Amino acid sequence: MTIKDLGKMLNLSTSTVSRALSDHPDISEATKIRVRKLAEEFNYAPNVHARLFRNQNSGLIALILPEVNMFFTPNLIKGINKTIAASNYSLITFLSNDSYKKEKEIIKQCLGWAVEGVLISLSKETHDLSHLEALKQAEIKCVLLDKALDNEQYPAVTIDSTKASYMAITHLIKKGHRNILGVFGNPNFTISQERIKGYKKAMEDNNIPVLNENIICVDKSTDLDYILPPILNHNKDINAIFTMSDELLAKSLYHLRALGLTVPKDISILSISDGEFPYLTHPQTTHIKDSGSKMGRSACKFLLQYIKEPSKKQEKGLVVSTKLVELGSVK
Amino acid sequence: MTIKDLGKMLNLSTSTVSRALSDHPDISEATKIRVRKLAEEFNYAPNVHARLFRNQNSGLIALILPEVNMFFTPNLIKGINKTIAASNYSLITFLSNDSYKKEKEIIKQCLGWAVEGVLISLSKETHDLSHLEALKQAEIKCVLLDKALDNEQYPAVTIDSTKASYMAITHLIKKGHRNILGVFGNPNFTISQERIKGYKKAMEDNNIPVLNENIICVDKSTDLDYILPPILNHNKDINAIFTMSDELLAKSLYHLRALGLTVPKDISILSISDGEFPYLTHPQTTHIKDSGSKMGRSACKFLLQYIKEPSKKQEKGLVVSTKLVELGSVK
DNA sequence: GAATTTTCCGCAACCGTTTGCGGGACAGAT
DNA sequence: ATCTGTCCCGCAAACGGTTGCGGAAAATTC
Repeated sequence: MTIKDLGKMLNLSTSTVSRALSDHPDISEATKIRVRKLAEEFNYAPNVHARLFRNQNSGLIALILPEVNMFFTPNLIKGINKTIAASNYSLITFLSNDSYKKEKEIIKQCLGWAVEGVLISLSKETHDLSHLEALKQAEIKCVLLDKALDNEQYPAVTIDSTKASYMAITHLIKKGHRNILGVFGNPNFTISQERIKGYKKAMEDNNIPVLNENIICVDKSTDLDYILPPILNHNKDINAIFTMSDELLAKSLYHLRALGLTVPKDISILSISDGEFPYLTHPQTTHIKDSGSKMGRSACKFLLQYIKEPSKKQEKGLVVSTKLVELGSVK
Repeated sequence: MTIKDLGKMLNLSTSTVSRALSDHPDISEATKIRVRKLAEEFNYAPNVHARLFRNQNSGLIALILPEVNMFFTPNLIKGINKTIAASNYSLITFLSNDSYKKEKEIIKQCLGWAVEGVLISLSKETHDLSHLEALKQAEIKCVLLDKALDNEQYPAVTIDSTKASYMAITHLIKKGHRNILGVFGNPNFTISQERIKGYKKAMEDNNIPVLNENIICVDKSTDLDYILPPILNHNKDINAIFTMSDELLAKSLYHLRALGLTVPKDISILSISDGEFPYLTHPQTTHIKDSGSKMGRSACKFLLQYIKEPSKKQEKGLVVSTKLVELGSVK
């Protein structure tokens, strides 16, 4: 059932039918009623792709994720979906599998789909943003999620990592801890660097010397399996651990228990977290809440706004706030 | 960048370019190479809407989820995306937020998008499948995920829940446990009922009386906060716990620790699980692996196959196998 | 060298919808 | 009776990619 079919039955041209259905003032009320009635009767639904093809817009927002783990991603997806659902866009999702090559291909697909906006969390392999150039040329708005990769070109929605870890360490220091082990991700990522910076600054501001051996960086959380136990066995002075993510927290807690250390009696622990996992641990883990769902919502709202009116002031992106949630893992 | 643009640059007609890109035998190798090179250089991506419009299909698969939690869903999404990426479909994702009304609206949206297939995990509120009728009428293939809601109309991809819990309980019994507390979800869901059935059957097959007080059902995992502690305090005979999901496992472990019970010394625990969380616990939790990613892959492959050739034998769906993974939580 | 086949490419129509433009019919003003 | 304006509606082009068909040039056959 197409517009043409309707027109034939009513002895009307396709243009008239089209205009009648979209309530165009050029069409008489009588005609509109006739058309609507027949359309209803035959359950006419416009061909989406014909319309999108003609109008050159898709009503689609693309979400590109490097992976989907059990920590940050679920809430991020939730937040984004919530905002999308309240708009009249739909969400089309891609996984880059942490591959730069795949990411590039996905960008191409986005162009093909004529998406109107892109939310992208960069893959681990991605160190420059040249592959996003194609989006820019097509005037497709693109917002970076979480990982920003110092750049001036694309707005990013992030958390203030430096501040978050500064808050974390400061809290531990206030509670009397001075020998704090910092557990971070791949030191090549901006996100790790910033969190290390916050760690160091908090220590320095409190006149505590920063020991490099108390800062450990791992690429995969499983690396902790052979890194963490020896450190904890060897360095008995450590009385608090700071982990920069839920994943590292989970692994660290595992090893603490394996070593027979009780939280918070023997050792305190504090993490930057999405705010779900800490409630599943015993004792529940004090953390700096870095909400994925909040970031998802913010980023998505930001993008939609950015699409509607691309203003200069928005080109820098925004920073999602974090806060300390005191539970039971710090003595 | 369109086919026309490419043609102009190479002094070729659009038809030749089109055929060259799709490796048509009519086109000489030399021309194909020229075209492909230029297409690569200018980052040409075919306009999906134009192609789909012409071909009268959408290239879209819809994924409808009731929620996205940190356990099952991430891997499910991963598995589905993997299969989708290997096909030439794209994935459009919706969240029903466990609302029947929202689910119904989403179905309508799917019709609007002219999706070619739907993967749906039903919301908690959904007790009949009448809202899927519209899909059937439009000949859009629909596959149920995980929750099946006894029905003959739509194929479902599930795990054999009864068998999984039968395996679990049998393992515990073999290890010498007889007082096994079963922790289940909402008893109105088929999935819970089947798992309870497996529990009971295993007990009966081993001539152990089934005590109703040893079977607890909770709607939300937080309900365990007030249900589990009194039971464990009151009923000291319980020496093993079976939980039917990761979420229930996590909550149960929390309370075990809060009560000062050590796994597996004081009590054993075994769960049906996605296979990630058990490795984050200490000791690592013995579980029946019910892989979300495997189910995602299977379901998606099934759907794509079903779309390609809708045969009779496929109308019943399929059952994903599970297996016992022995770790350290059972004495 | 003529006839036939093969190779390679272009022409043009088509998919369904939207929209600028033009025009016929009709009413009211001059 | 002519002119101006309004109200409705149809014509036709355009969006980008695909494909049946036809045909020129080159290669092959007899």
